[in-house]
Amino acid sequence: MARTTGSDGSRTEEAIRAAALELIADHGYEATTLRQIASHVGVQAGALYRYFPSKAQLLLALLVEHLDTLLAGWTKARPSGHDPVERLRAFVDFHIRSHTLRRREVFVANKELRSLSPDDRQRVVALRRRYEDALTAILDEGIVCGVFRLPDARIATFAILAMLTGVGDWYRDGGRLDQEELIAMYTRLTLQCVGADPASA
Amino acid sequence: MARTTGSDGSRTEEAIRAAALELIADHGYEATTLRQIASHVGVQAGALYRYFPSKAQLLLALLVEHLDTLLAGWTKARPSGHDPVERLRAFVDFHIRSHTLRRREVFVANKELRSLSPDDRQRVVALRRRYEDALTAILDEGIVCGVFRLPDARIATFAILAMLTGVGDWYRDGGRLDQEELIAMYTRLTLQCVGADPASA
Amino acid sequence: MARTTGSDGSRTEEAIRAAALELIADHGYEATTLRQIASHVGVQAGALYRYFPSKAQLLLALLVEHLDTLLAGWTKARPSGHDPVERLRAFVDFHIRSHTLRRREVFVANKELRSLSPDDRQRVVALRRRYEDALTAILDEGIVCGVFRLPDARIATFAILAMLTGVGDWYRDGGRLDQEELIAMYTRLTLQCVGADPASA
Amino acid sequence: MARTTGSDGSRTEEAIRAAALELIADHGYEATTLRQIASHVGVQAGALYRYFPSKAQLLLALLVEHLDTLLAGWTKARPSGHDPVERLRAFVDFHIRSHTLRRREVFVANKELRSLSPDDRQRVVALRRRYEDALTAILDEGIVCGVFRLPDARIATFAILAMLTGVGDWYRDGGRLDQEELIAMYTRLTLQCVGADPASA
DNA sequence: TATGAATGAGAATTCATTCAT
DNA sequence: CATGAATGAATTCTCATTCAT
Repeated sequence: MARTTGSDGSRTEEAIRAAALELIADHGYEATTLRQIASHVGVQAGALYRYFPSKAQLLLALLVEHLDTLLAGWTKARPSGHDPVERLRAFVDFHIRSHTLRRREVFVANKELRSLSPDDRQRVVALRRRYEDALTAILDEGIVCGVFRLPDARIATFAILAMLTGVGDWYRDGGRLDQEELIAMYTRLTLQCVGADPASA
Repeated sequence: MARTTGSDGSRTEEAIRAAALELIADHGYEATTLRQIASHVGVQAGALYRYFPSKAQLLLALLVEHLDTLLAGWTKARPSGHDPVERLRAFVDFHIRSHTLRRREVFVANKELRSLSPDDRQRVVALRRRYEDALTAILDEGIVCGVFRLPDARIATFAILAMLTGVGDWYRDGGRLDQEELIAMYTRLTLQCVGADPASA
Repeated sequence: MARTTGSDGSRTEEAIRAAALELIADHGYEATTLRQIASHVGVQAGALYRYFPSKAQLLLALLVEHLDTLLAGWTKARPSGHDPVERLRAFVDFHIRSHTLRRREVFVANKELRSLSPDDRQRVVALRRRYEDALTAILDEGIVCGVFRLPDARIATFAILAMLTGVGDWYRDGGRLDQEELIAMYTRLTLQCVGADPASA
Repeated sequence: MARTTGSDGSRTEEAIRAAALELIADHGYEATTLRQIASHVGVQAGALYRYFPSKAQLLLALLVEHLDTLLAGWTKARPSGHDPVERLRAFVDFHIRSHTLRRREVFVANKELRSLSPDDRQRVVALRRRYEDALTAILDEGIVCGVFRLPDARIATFAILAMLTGVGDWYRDGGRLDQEELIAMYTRLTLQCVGADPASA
């Protein structure tokens, strides 16, 4: 059969990414087969090779796209002002919002790093590191200004990111809390955690 | 050859557990083969079946043993007093200590849940839930006593456990911080997070 | 290499059936490996799975095809008249002819029923039963007309089918008897067995 | 654990034969494992090697014992007189009786010949041949005396043995017919088949 | 652009068999 | 006489990947 009228490459590529993301998030990279992905898309497995040179490169593409989007998103969303509390609030808001909106991407990015080759892992870790650095910068500034009471900005970065990212493990849309309440709670926990003036928390 | 002189069953079983844990922690359950495990132990792959009926049951055994140990450990380590701050300090201390001591178990328990069958997953989740409950109880009491300022003990439980457990992702023995410093820092972060009186943190 | 030039799916499937039939007839289903079958066909073992979802389904396909062919063959070959002797002669002729022509299929169908799953066995037994019924009907009619002297048509069906089918255990083309002599002998034995008038036998 | 008091070698050997017979009859030789047999007996698989040097030799032992018993039985049961009809009646009686009494042995002997090595198969076939010869001798005599009307005693032997042995495929104790009725029917079918005087049938 | 046929390597698992104890 | 530990080879089946069409 010839291709379906109207089908076209970039649409197919997007469909492959979406199917791969969903399946890998649900079953893990190793447990997901190219045939499953292809079947979700409605093509044969061999067709995937038009778009990605290997299964590993497909995973890499997913992770890189996710982190690029995340970084670009924060670049756009971050406040222009210098107030550390304000910036931290904005970070929490942005992080929770993206991490609930794009749960699957986050999940995959967090669990499948080890399925990458060392080089690819390096590349993804470097991107993630830039995102972490954004938070570290805020905390550093807060410490310098005396509004945050923290012994070590880097470790606090890890602690806060772990806390915030953990939301993805249990939060579900339509559950007990809506997203705004969720953000309010985690904002408060985060501000308390960094030792910000209770009034601001 | 039938049997290496001096080999013995329970020693072999322990060796299998240890090898499996290490390999699964490093490469993931799906990416770890029984041949690799057997080769680490120094036996043929078929020999594993004398000890575990399937690869999945081996994983389950690892997770159950880990959580049993964790629960038993906390039962022994938890303070008899009622002071919530004291109890929370003890919990952080215990958690960080077990999670750095038994990094591999924790790692596997956190990443490989989805490789279990639904029934087995249920069983493991139920055990993990009991551990979470221990922390929730402490937070609840602190809220009631007015020493913790938290809007929701359950969510704070998730947040704090995520924060504490995250240590395993970056902490390595022999790094910049020794274990005592690590515990001190996370204790402080945790106490600030729950809004305990700064003096106690 | 992806594909041998000129190979084609339906030809491969037919080759798989043929190879499977020959090997299973010779060594039994359990003793026949997919590798052997594949090697007869000239492909790798994995290629069989493009055509049959499992070894068991391959066996089932063989048995069902055989019985379908047998039933269709008898439907076509059976005489339109009502004379029981004539019909019985035709049945013997048809049965011996198919059972020497398709010895392997018969052999497999008779010995490998227990290798099927209960459901599949049911299905095959039901088909076989329809073939048995054809003979029972003839015997019944002969009894009613008074041309056959038999105490029980069903048991005589089993007896005659066993007798006729047993041919496959020893008859070989090119042996002492040619097929026409063989048919003549078994026709006579059968007619005597049912107690038909000696003149007709 | 030491052996159970009172256990002893020959009892164990007999138990192994019985278990093997039952399991092989039910699932086939290839599909039956030594572990299953051992487990039925209540020993470990290795223990079987005290009694049989290999799985194949165990099967051989079963078949040889069965055929020896069958031959010895017929030697004892066969009538001393010369009347072919009388002798044929006795043969049918003996055959049906042994084949319903020892269904499993018969079943295994009929289906598992090909699992033997060529040499072992030869041996078993030679024994079976002696049994067939007993029937051929009766038929030959009947033909010579003019009481049987058969074109070929050897082929009639195969036909009758197939017919009689087929009983094992469907007859079950406690079914519609008791054994005496069964024997009466098959005696009549057999006598009719060989063309004996209707009065005797 | 995509299919369909096939590969080849490797997965989990099974099993007859061996042998020190 | 029997066990329990282990082997090693084989089995069914899966899967990423290739490539002629």
